[in-house]
Amino acid sequence: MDRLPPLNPLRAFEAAGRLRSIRKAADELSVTPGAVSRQVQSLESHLGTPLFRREPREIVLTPEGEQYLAAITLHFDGIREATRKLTGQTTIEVVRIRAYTTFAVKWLIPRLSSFHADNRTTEVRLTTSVEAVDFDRENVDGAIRLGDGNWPGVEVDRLIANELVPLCSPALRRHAGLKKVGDLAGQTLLHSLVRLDDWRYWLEAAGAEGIDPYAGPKYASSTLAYQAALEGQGVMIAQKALFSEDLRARRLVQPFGPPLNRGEFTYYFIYPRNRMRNPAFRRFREWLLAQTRT
DNA sequence: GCAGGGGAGTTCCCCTGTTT
DNA sequence: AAACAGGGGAACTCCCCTGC
Repeated sequence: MDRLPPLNPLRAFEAAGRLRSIRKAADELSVTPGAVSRQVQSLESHLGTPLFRREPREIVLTPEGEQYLAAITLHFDGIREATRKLTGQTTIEVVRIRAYTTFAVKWLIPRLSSFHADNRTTEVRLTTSVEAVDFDRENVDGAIRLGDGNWPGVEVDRLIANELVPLCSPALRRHAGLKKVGDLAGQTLLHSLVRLDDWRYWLEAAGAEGIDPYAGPKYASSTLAYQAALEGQGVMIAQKALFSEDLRARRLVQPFGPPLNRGEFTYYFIYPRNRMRNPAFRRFREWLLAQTRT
């Protein structure tokens, strides 16, 4: 086939695929969902290939749809860029970064203003997830991940060590008289559901006995456990590097040690090699690595 | 467990603007 | 004038969520 497919349906598909929603695509294109649905169907009919699976109340890209979307998105980006140049608008370069929620909230976002101050034409689009990133299928340039540094097929930069320590509010430490590991008995341990084993790792390393490492409230994210700790509702097990500002401001205190270092849980920045062709991405990476040294 | 509400996508009918 | 493309509105289906 050497002719272009119908471009309006292609545009509708690009929006629906990118937003994973007919309704959101309709909002973006200022048409009704019915119009987008028909446009996508007409493109599928033209191509002779289903691009979406219709699930109850949602659409899911087929593998062919994923590949097609990834390919045409590059060209839509090119059209947007060319239009910006033609109309004299300042070019905004976008760097798409994936991180864990707590890393984003406690470490990355507080520092991002310094990046934007020096890179006014670069926009960092930050998304959060605990799931592994698939650079071939997802529109992500780089991801901050915990691991042992062994990710086949991508470039890897070591960021910061992951040192686990117990943290609580100053008031709780005072009232509960927390001075040594054994004082944790009878205290509420706060957990993140995605890092449920952290208390066990730490209690074993600290030589604590008779304390159930899995007892206590469990939160969907360390960010929520952090809020509970601020409120004095218990003791959290935390990655110290993410909470240095809270420790400095004494919103949280570390009642006792020892810190636990686990080599396989170090923060790394991972990205496909081809992203280094993007100057904005290179600048972000350089800035990120510099931040870890300060 | 069940009924009702509501969200998301699809289908159908009709209208409007453009092309031939 | 007829054919066609594109889109709106309403009705429909499906099914998740919520309250009882």
